[in-house]
Amino acid sequence: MEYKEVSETVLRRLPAYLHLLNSLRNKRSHVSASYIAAEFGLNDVQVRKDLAAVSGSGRPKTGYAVSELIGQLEACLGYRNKTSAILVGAGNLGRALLSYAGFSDYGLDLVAAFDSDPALVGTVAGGKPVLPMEDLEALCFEKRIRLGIITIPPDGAQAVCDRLVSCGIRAVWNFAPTILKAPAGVLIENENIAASLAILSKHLRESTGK
Amino acid sequence: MEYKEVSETVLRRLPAYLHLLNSLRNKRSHVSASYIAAEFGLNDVQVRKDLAAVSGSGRPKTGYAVSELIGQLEACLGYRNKTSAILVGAGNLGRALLSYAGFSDYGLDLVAAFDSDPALVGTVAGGKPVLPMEDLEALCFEKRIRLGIITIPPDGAQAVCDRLVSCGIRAVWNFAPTILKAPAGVLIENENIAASLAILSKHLRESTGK
DNA sequence: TAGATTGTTAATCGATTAACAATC
DNA sequence: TAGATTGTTAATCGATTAACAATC
Repeated sequence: MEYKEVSETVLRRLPAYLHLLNSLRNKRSHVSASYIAAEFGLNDVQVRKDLAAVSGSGRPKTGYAVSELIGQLEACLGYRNKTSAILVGAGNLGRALLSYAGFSDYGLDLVAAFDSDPALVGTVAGGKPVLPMEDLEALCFEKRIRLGIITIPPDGAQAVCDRLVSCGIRAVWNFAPTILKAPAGVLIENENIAASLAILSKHLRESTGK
Repeated sequence: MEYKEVSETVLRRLPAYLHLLNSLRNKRSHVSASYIAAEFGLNDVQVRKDLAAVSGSGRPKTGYAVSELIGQLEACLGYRNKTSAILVGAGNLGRALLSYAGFSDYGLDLVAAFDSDPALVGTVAGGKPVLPMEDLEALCFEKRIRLGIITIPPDGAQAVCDRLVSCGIRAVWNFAPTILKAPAGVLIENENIAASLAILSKHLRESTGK
């Protein structure tokens, strides 16, 4: 199936819609854009446009069929095809991600973690092995890994990123608080903790007056 | 000092500038907007406008004084005044955040964690005590906590959020993959893992052809 | 048919970028 | 003075919202 080009802005809203629809699955067979919009405090035309980019299956008067829409959202978000990924850095955050069962719902399959700390190598987290850094290249090539997750402290992050790129990685999910550089064609998605904190802090200062 | 209204879009870029400036601190005394822009692949006028909202201390020909700009960014981002926060959910992710030393650089002071699991209560993570849920209200009121961090599985998240709000919390940093509802005036900042994954997944599908 | 709801076209709004004037 | 760089004003672009037409 072909999709209209879905902008990044729209794409970021879709998972929330999907989440809501899944919670509605057993309660109603159809849902209107206005209902979804009200649920998230969004404009209803916006929701209709977002859904049109993915589905085009809404019917006047009845709205959208919940189960059909779920399928279309899942397909568009790529939750249907498994993506294999590896993770570098098996500290607390890394192990939290390894243990997170929800990833498989998103089509993500974390196959292994790597760490330079000999004390961690050989352990298991969330059922995934923690391997020595030396094995990184071999595993990435063997399993044709395209996604790498970085959960190490900021200092070594760029070196790890470079190494991942040389292993054929096409996208990096970066949890280290640094800006990483990568060649064109390799996507760096930063989980930007500092930016979130800035928003929170501003709200607190404005709402409490201090 | 008064600031021009800083939009959320701008605010999200400022931490990255600050990070770069800190790395430059010992290397150069001044820096130009074009340099910063090139470093992040941004437009240089955009950087100048962002900085103007915070500083207004740039000088033609010389650029911005690095140390002065660092101070102004820190002030604007609220890294100067300590914000006390509590965390609910001392699992892997919660402990990762508790152990993260970098928060103090952002003016964040995690005072304690709470968990309903008796096995975790009484333990210590990152030097912070894990307390029983019963103590939540008392501590929040006593220390006038305004920020709560939620790192529990999605099912219980709304109930915890409601409880935090009733304790006087004004902002919630939500790591649970659910949409939380809160009264007007209480900010919910979602660390949106599913949205990030959607972006990554789309890039991978488009860049590898499958 | 009347009403609810989708989808489209046009208007608005905000953010980005380009052109240029100001200044050290 | 000439050149580098800031800051401002105007143009462009994309996202949101409003108005309305289409349809079940």
